[in-house]
Amino acid sequence: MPAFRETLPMILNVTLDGVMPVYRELFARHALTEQQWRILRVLWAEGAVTTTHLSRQTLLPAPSLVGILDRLEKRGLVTRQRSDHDRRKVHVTATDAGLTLHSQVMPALERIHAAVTNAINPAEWQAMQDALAKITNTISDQTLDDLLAEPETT
Amino acid sequence: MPAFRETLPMILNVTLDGVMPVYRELFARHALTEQQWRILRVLWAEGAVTTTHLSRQTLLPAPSLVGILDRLEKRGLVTRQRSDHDRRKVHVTATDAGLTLHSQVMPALERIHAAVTNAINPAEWQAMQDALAKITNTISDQTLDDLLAEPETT
DNA sequence: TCTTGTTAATTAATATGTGAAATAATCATA
DNA sequence: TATGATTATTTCACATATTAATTAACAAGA
Repeated sequence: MPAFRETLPMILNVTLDGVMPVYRELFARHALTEQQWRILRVLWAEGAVTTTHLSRQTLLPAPSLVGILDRLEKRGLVTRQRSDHDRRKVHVTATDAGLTLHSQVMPALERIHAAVTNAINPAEWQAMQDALAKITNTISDQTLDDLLAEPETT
Repeated sequence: MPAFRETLPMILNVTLDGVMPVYRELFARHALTEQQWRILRVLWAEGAVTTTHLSRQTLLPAPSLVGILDRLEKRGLVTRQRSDHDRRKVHVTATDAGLTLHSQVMPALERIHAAVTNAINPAEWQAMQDALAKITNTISDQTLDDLLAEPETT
C-alpha cells in the first residue's frame, strides 16, 4: 500500500486543487460558479436538453441540478419547459444572455486550456488520458463485493 | 479547443466519478464519509497534528474541517486540544476507537487500490502520475492574469 | 508598552454533493 | 384496462465546498 498521497483519489484531487483555482477565477469574473459554467457549456453545444442528459454530461447529480438551474433561471441565463410528448421530462435551454456570456468566456478558457496542455507533450497527454480511461473502465462497473471477492492480483 | 469531455477538469472528474463509488461504499460500511476517512488516515500516520497541517494533507478546506472534526469528535474517534505553547493552534489526535477503525478498513482498501493499479501497468501508472504532477507544477502557482498575459504557445 | 502585521482557527452566508425517498408520468402486459 | 414496473424529476436531510469576514493569539519594531 503506497502513501496516502500516492493513491489515485489523492493524485486526482491534488491535480484538481492545483488547476481549478485559475478556472474559478475566470468564472467568478462573470459571476458564474464552476457548475453553472458546465451547464451553459453543454447547452451551448447541444441546444435544448433534458435534465437527465444534462446531469450525465456535466457529471452534476440530479438533485444538485434543481438548485443550480433555479439560480441560472432566476438570472435569466436559462429557461425550463416541460416536454409535451413526455410530461415527465423537462427541457432546458440557454437564453440569448446565456449564449452571449458563453462567447465572452471562451477566449480566456482557451488560453487556460493551452497552458494546461502545453505543460506536457501530446504523447504524454494521450497516454495520461488513456491510462485514466482504462482505470475508469476497469473499476466503474464493479461493486465493492466484486472487488473483495476477486483473488489477489498483486 | 477540444470537446468539453476532453478538457482536464472533466477528464479528472470522470475518473473520480468512476472510482469513488466503490471507495465510498467501503467507507459507508463503517459509517464514515470520504472526508472523515481522509482525516483518520492522516492521524494514523502522523499522530497529533495541527488543524492547518490536517487541512493541507487532506486537501480539505479549513472551514470544512471544523464541522467534520466536530462530528468525528462527537463519535469519539478523535480528540481536539489547544496547544500550550501556541494557544492559537489546536492539536487533533485519533482515539483508540479511531485507530481500531482504521485497521478494520485498510485490508479492503488495499484490495481496491490493487484493482485500480492493476488496471494499467507500472510504467503507465508512473507516466500518468508524472504527467499530472507536471501540469500541477506548471499551473498551480500562476494567476489568471499571468496566463492571459502570456503569448500564445499553440 | 503600544502599534502594526501576521498566523490559526472559527463563523457566516451561500452553493453544491450524497443518498434515500417521494411524486408523477409512462410503459409493459396479463 | 387495471396493475406492477420503470423513468424523470424533485424533495428531504445531512455533509461538505467556497469565499469573505471575524476573533484570538503571537511577533516584530518604534
